[in-house]
Amino acid sequence: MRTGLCGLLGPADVDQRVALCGWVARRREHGEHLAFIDLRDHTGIIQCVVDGRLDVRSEYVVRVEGVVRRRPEGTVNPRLSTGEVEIHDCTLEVLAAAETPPVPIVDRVEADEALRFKYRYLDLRRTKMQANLRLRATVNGALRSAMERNGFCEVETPLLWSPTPEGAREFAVPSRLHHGSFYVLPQSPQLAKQLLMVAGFDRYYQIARCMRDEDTRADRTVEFTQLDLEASFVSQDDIIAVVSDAVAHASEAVTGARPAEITRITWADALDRFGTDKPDMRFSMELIDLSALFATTSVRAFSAPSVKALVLSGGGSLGRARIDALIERAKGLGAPGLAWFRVVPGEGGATLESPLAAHLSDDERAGILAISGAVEGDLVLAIAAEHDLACGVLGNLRVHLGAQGVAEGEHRYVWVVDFPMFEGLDEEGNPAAAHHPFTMPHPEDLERLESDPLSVRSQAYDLVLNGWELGSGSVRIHRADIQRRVFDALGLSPEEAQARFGFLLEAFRYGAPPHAGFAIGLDRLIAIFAGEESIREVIAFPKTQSGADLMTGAPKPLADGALRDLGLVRAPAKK
RNA sequence: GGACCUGUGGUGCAGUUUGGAGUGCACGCCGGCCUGUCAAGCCGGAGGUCGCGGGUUCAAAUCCCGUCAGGUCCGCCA
Repeated sequence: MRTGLCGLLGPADVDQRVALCGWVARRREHGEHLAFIDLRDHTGIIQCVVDGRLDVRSEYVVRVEGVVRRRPEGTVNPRLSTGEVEIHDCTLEVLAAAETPPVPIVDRVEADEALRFKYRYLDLRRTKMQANLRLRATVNGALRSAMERNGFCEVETPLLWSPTPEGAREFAVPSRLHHGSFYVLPQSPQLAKQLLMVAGFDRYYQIARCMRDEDTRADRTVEFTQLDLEASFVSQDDIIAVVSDAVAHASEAVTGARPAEITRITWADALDRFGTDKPDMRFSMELIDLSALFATTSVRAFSAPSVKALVLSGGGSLGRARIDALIERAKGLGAPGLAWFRVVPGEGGATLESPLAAHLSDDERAGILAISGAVEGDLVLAIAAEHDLACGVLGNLRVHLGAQGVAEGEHRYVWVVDFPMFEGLDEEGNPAAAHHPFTMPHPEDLERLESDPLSVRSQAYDLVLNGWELGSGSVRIHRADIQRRVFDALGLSPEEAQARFGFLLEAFRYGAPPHAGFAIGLDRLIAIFAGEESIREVIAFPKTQSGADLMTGAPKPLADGALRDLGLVRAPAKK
C-alpha cells in the first residue's frame, strides 16, 4: 500500500516515486491550481503539492502517490525534518473521511484533560503523546535487555489472585462458578514472585500490571506498571546494584547519558535532613536542628522534644499573607504551630524580627542565626514538636517552597536504606509493618525485635528520583523462626497468618532460598524521562482521579442477568 | 473521608470581584478569493441550556445553597 514513511524522506530520496499513507494534518489552498497538504504518519510530516482542487479535510486518511523533489529555492522549511523536500505530481486517494475532531491535534494547544481522555485515540495522534508512548516502549526494551543480561528470567504471574486482607484496598472480581467467592487483582506480584524463588527460578523479573483501589494523585493511579524483580542468594547490595544498572541502562537508552553512581542515605538521615523518606536531592535547603539550643528554654512555644527549622533564602520579603498561608499549611499537616523570623539588619549585625523574637533570650536569638547560617533577607521557619512530626511538616514546606517540577532540571537518584521495621502502633497497640510482614529485620537489630520493636531497622530500601519514590524492595524472611517472631511482633496469631498467607508459609517449609527483590514504578520513571509532571501523560488510556475511564464509560452497572450469573444482587443505593 | 481550584459556541481563554440584552479575543468549522505556503493570507458566515438543579432579585454567566464532572493536595496508598 505504501513504499515508505512520511517523516523519513529527505534529499536522498529525490526523484523517487513514492506512495505514502497517513492523515491530513493541514491543507493550504492557493486558488485553483495549487494546494499543499501536510501528510502525517507516526514518523512525521511531509508536504505534498497538489495541482487543482480537492476535497480532503483535516484528519482524512489518504494515500498519496507522487515523486520526491527538492523544494524550490527559498521554500525550504527548516522546522520540518523533511523540510528540504516535498512530494509533487500527486494523485490522492481518500481511504477514510473524517469528521472535524473535537480536540485539536496539535501540540501547542492542550485541551481539557477530561476531553483528552474521552477522545484519547485522537489525543494520542499528537506528536508529544506519540513520543511519550514510544519513549515508554524504549524504556521497557532497555529494562528487559538489562534484566536478561543480568540473568533474570521473565515469568508472568496471575492477574486473578487470592484476597490478602492487608495493605491497599483490592479490586475484587466475582466468580461465576463459585458464587459468593471472589478473586482479587494483584496490588503487586509480591507473593507470586517469592514462590518463584522457592521454585528455584533464582532470578525473576516481569513488567507487571498492578491494581490498587485507592485514591489517586499526579503520581499514582488505580492501575499502574512495575518492573518487578526478585533474586535468590543475594544481599541488599546485590539488588541495589542490579536495579541501579537497569535504571542506568534505561536512562542511557533515553537520554544518551548514563547517570552517575547513585548515592545512599539512611531513612533516619533522610527524615532528619529532608523531613521525608523520599528526599528531592536537586536542592539543599536542609532542615536545621535547634533542639539543643532550646533544650532548657523558658519559651513555651519552643518547649518540645525537638525543634527543627528551615531557612528560606530571600524569604524575608514574604508578606504576612504568604507567611500566614504557610502557618495554615503547617497546622493543616498537624504541626502545633509555625514560628517565623525575618533576618533583618540590627545594631550589631543581623537580627531576628518576629512576634516571638522579643520572648527569646539573646543567646537563643544568636543561636538561631549561628546554627541556621541565615543571613539578612532570609526567613527562618521553625517547628517545635515531636521529632518525626516537626521533620515531616518542615519537609513538606521544604518541597512546597523549594522544589521545581519533578521532571525539571537534572535527574538526582538516591537510595534510601535502613527503613524502620515498624511504623508506630495500630489500634490494638501492636507495631504496624512499615513495609510488608515478610521483610527481613536488620541483623544488628534482630535481638530487639521483642524488647524494643520500634527501634528495629529492616532490610528495606527505596529508590527515589527528584522527590518521587521510584520503587521499593527488601530482603525477605526465608526462615520460619524469624517469620514467627515478626508475626508475633505484629500481633498476628499463627492461625491468622495461616489464613492469610498459608500457601506461602507452606511453600517455605519445603526449602526457601534467601531472597530479596524490588519493584520500580515504570509510569513514574517514564514520566520523569518524558519531562511530564503526571504519569497520565505516559499511559495510553488513563483513568481519572475517581478511577473512571471517560472513553469507555467504565465502570458501568452490569445487567441484572449478568449479575445473576455472578451470584450478585444489587444492594439498595447508599443514602 | 476532608480542603481547595476549574466548568462560558467545536477548542483555548477573557468576562464573575462591583448583578443590567450572550459581550469580546484567538484557534477551528463553512463559503468566497488567492500559483509557494507551511500555525498560509484576505473577505464573509454559521455556531451558546454560561456543567446541572434550586434560591435571592425588577433583573443572575456574575450573589447564595445543593449537585455532577475534571484536577491539585491532606487522609489513604503494608
